[in-house]
Amino acid sequence: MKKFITIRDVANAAGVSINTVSRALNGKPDINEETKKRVLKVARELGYVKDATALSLKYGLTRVIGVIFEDSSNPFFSEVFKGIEMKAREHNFNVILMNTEKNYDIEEDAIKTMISRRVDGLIITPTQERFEDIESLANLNIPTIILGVHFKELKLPEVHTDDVAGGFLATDYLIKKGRKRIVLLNGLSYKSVAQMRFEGYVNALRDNGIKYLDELVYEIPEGVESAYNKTKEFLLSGLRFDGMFCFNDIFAIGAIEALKEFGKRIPEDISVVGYDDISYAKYISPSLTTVAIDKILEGQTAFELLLESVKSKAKVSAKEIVLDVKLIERKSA
Amino acid sequence: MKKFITIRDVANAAGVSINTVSRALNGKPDINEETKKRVLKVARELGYVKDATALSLKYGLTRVIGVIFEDSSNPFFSEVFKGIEMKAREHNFNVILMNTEKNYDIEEDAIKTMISRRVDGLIITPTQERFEDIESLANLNIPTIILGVHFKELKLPEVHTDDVAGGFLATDYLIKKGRKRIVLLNGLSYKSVAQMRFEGYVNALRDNGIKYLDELVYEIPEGVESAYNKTKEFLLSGLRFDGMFCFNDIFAIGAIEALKEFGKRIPEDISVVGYDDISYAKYISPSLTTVAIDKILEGQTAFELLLESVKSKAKVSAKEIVLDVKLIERKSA
DNA sequence: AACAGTACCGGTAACGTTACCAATCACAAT
DNA sequence: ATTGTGATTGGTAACGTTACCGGTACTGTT
Repeated sequence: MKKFITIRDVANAAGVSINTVSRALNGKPDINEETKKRVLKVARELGYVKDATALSLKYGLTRVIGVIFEDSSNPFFSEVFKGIEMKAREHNFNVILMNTEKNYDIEEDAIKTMISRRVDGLIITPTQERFEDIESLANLNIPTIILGVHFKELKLPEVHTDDVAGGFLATDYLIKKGRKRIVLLNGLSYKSVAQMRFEGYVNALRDNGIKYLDELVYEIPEGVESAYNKTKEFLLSGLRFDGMFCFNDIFAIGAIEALKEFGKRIPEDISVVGYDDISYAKYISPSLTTVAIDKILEGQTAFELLLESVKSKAKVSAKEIVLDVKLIERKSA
Repeated sequence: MKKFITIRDVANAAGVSINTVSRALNGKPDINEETKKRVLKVARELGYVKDATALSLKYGLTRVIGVIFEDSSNPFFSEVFKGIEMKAREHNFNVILMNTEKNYDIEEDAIKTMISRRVDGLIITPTQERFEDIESLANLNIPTIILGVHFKELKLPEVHTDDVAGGFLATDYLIKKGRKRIVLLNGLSYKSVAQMRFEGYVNALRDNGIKYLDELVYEIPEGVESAYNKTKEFLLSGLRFDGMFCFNDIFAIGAIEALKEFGKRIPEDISVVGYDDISYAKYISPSLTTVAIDKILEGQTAFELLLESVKSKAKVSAKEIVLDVKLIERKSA
């Protein structure tokens, strides 16, 4: 097992002290130009690569941030991550990514791990059971960004999209297309998000003078099957509706599946609007009209806000960044 | 900026030496049971969390592995990553994930970064330009697993799926469904993978006594549009074909899009088989018949093989693990 | 009473790096 | 000749942790 080349090896090979090597390596003054060149040449020849673990210990800064998601393979999170990693790389940070599988205990462990790793900051989409674990981060003054969800209770910076506007946009669009009885197939896992989209839905109805009906609003668990089954239930029960606003594109896919199975024409009989604009939204049939959020931008924004906190070292302010959403018109509505 | 609690703080608070604290923390012998309890209590009260950076430096082991992908938001990679992270977590490892954006220079930088971070191992899907960067890892004896692609030249362990079998399976299935003129819409980016699927395609034709025709085989760049355009081209040129074997599901989606636009019935007029079984494969219309690879298993396998190398510390053998593939029958063929 | 054995605990070095201080040397200014 | 100055270099401590070694006090054996 070969060992890594250390600054000491370079020093020996170049016949200077480790200090001189350090000076050469870091472009510091107080070093002869010739010596510097010679040292750098030796370092290159020996294949010296700085040991980041030593630097982390010395400076108490790791240049690593942690990202904790419930499931990084979910297309929403995987795109957000891409944005985070992109910006992190640009600023010479690395990213440790962990999944919680929506389990609070795993989340707690993950946060402990991140603390142990001495990450310079953390981006997290918390499960919504309890917040002790997150608060422990604040106590340690580890800059933390809450991503995607809304928690005014947690006095921490948040980056998310304008879900009220998104809910309004989708519903208003359906109404403008002549729909009057619009089912809201809402999510429950992210309560805050679901609530805000619901708010947008209600606002749009009100602004258009349409009566709100409890019988058209449903909260269902995650997954395509869930939406598929619920929609089937609507159709079997004879529920009258001519539009559907789905919490996300996954739901929309499930709903469309069920509608087609019952011979409903989309959008003629029933219009469907999704949410997220996942990359496959345009390839399903009919292509999905949906509320788009710029997931990569969301990731980038989160990193940049985090970096700000990391640099300022001050107690992070509970700043909130709300990103715009827009409606993508396709064929399903 | 509050600092972290160190072993020294605990020692002071408990009125013992740092050695005793260390012994208590690590369940080492040579410590009084009472003292141990007291120390652990103090440590808990103070919120002590071990500093992983110090351990990394001390032991020369970081319990971090690196993962380098071209694009972690690609559904294939994001699922593989999930498998890697799952297993890593189980073994108390963390994962740093970096994207190369298919750029060799970025890949080279990423590998340098991983070396600098002193990762205990690396899982990588190399771009296929050059291999100097990867060889530098081997020189440093950083255990490295090549994932997804085939490089006998690189004497490194590989984990990938049986692409020859996959190509055979898809083509054979189409033939069994009565198809005689089967277009192969092959990829080029992963040359080795594309070649093996091509081999499977040829084998299936031969075994079924169908003549191979050059005019039915195409290599196209990545992306839905790419497949969409190529298929349109076929249809406009009057190329005769009754089946399509697509390099991946993305291609299949593009192809189906074009076929539908030209009023072709799928699978009656033209049968289409994809590859990968991405999670949306079953929701497109018609649902996609495709060759499935267990991406999570692939990630898990890669981690386990890597862990083996990390533990053995021996020069890693060029072991190759080939995972099975299977055909998922749906409606498109 | 002398000694060995054992249980427990603390001092120190080391991992690789850089910051700080001290040292050396050449040369110019007095 | 002495002193000061600037350029260059090296020694050492420190970051947090554990391994190794040495020390102390108590017990039991003869």
